[in-house]
Amino acid sequence: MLDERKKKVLQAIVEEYINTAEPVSSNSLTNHYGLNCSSATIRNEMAELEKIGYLDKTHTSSGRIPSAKGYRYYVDELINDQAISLEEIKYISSKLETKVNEIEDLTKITANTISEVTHYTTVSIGPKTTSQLIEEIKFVLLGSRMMMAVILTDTGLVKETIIKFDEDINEKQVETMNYMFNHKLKGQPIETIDRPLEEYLYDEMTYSVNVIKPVIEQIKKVLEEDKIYLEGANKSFDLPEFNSLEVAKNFVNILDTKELVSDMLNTGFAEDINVYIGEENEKEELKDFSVVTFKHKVNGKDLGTIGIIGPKRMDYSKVISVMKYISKKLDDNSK
Amino acid sequence: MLDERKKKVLQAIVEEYINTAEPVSSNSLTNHYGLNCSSATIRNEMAELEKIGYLDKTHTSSGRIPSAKGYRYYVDELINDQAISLEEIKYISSKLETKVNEIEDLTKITANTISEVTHYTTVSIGPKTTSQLIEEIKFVLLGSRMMMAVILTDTGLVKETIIKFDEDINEKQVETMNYMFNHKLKGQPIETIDRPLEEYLYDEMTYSVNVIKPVIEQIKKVLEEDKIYLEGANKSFDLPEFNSLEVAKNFVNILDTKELVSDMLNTGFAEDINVYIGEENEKEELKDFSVVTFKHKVNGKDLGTIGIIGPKRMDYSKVISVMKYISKKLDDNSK
DNA sequence: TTTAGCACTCTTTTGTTTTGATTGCTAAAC
DNA sequence: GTTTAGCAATCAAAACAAAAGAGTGCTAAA
Repeated sequence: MLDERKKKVLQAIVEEYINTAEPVSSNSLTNHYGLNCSSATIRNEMAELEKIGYLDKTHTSSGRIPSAKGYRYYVDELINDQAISLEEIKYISSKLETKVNEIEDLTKITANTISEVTHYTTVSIGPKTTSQLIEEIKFVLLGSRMMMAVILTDTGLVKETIIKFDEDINEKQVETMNYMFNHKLKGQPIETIDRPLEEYLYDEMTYSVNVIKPVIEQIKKVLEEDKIYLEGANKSFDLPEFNSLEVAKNFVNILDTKELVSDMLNTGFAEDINVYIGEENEKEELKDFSVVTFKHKVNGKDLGTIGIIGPKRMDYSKVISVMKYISKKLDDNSK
Repeated sequence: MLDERKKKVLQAIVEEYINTAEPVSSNSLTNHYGLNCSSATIRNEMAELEKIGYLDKTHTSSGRIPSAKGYRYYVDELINDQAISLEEIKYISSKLETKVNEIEDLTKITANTISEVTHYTTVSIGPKTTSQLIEEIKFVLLGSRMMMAVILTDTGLVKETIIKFDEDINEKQVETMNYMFNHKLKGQPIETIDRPLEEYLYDEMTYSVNVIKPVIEQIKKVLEEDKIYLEGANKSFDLPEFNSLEVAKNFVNILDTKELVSDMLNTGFAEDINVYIGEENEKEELKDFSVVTFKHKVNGKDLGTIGIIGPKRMDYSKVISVMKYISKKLDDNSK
């Protein structure tokens, strides 16, 4: 447990470093952050904070920077989750009032808003279909060998996909499929679309596997796939840590690797907001970055997941404040 | 008009520079590229090529690099459009045989293939709807205040969009719309969806503007918008020119600016393959890069546009060879 | 427990020298 | 007339050296 002054020193160093990106010296802290003691005293505190692992030095005679552990303590104990200005509140409110036709658009807009306000890069995916219930499936014949399937879920998510056949199909067949699929799936969770359904349909329906098989396959595929949206990739390049070519390159590599981003957004949701600092990230590639993920929900319904990716020296207070405010705002809007 | 030896020298310098990214010295060229003369002679040729603007020097005592004009001459006169290996041919062939459900997926696969083979970043958009004919429009009711519109064009392009209403609508209304829209639009070019249609529908249909208006607006919107796909952004970062932070930053900025990319893909199609070298690009932001765009068609039908963006020191021979081969291959596949 | 004072450390900056690659020019060779 | 050998001149890049400056850690006094 840290005493009050140590907390103040740690907080001061973290916030100062977040602002300036320069190692923080004992001198620069005197008479700031409520620290009314000499630089020598602060130096002693710093030495102790370093000994217990909250601070690092870049070299013997440099100022201090927070360690991953230091950032973690800051996020858990010292954060200010009201770090958001009136202008920002206004901006966010106006952006979130945009009318959208699809839930995914709301995710996009939210991700864009977060990126604009925080000046970090965001990645996002739409709502997960797993655990949602099928409200309706509609098949629409397009030409003679092509059909569109539209799936509507209980939370208002709409997914559609095109299915091509190797043989002609007719309106009658489409109608039968419409009836059969809905009969079997309406009100059921999406996982129901699986082997048993396939067998049932093969039994019940007179026509060939050539028709049913691609339908089920394609529907499963479209329900599983995560579309990734990227916002403000360029914003990160204004940060001093991106002056290192290696960092910049790693960053572009991460954003270019869909599986990585997808995993990043799909792991660990003990909380609605999760913070992974440097090495806390499971993936090796992310160890020089921090990731904050945010599952945005309305009335408990998943609306998609947004991740902020930036340097470890991320403005956690700002990021978390913005997320919390957006969360609240979305809930209000839905009422 | 350049004499034979000058052509050889220019070609040698361009290709050498493309390979090594280092200024080319007179010495390194002797006994290569069929140049059987001394370095002094090559130096004299170089001096003349520089005088007439085909070469540049980075400083007084450095080797030569091609100027934009030099690259242009190379692209117009010296290029080898068979610069493609057997492995690459095999790879491309196998990739292009992937079965796709949507035309846009073909564009994506082609762009990805080009990026893989050339090691450059590609951007792409699907086919333009303008000038296509409407084959069919289908409206599907989803719930009570939501509808999906699916538009099918003569080239097999499928576009769909969700429309939300402020009032309930019923199956009957949807059917009427289905009839009216198809009656008026089937076989017509997409531009037909405009004021006159709107007025016609207002006159003919009994229900309110609240229903027709969002339908037309949303359809127009979805038909106009370009979805941009990006492939291999990270590949560029392995090139030495991206060691300059300014270049790297500009590059990410370009890719992040959708209008810029969109404009890039939508300008000037005198030829199917267009090459813009450095300052030849209309946009200021692109002046340090070269862009090669490729409108891929089958039987004269637009299938989308793919652009390669890379350094001015781009391997034009490779890029153009790949594009030409893909063009041919797609045509063959369609038969 | 706090702080003033100071030696020590290490980075950053600045300047200087050296090295080496490459050219342009001149004059001789072909 | 064209080509080439030879060589001084040029300039970037690397290596080295010195100085400046920022910050710490420790000691001893307050």
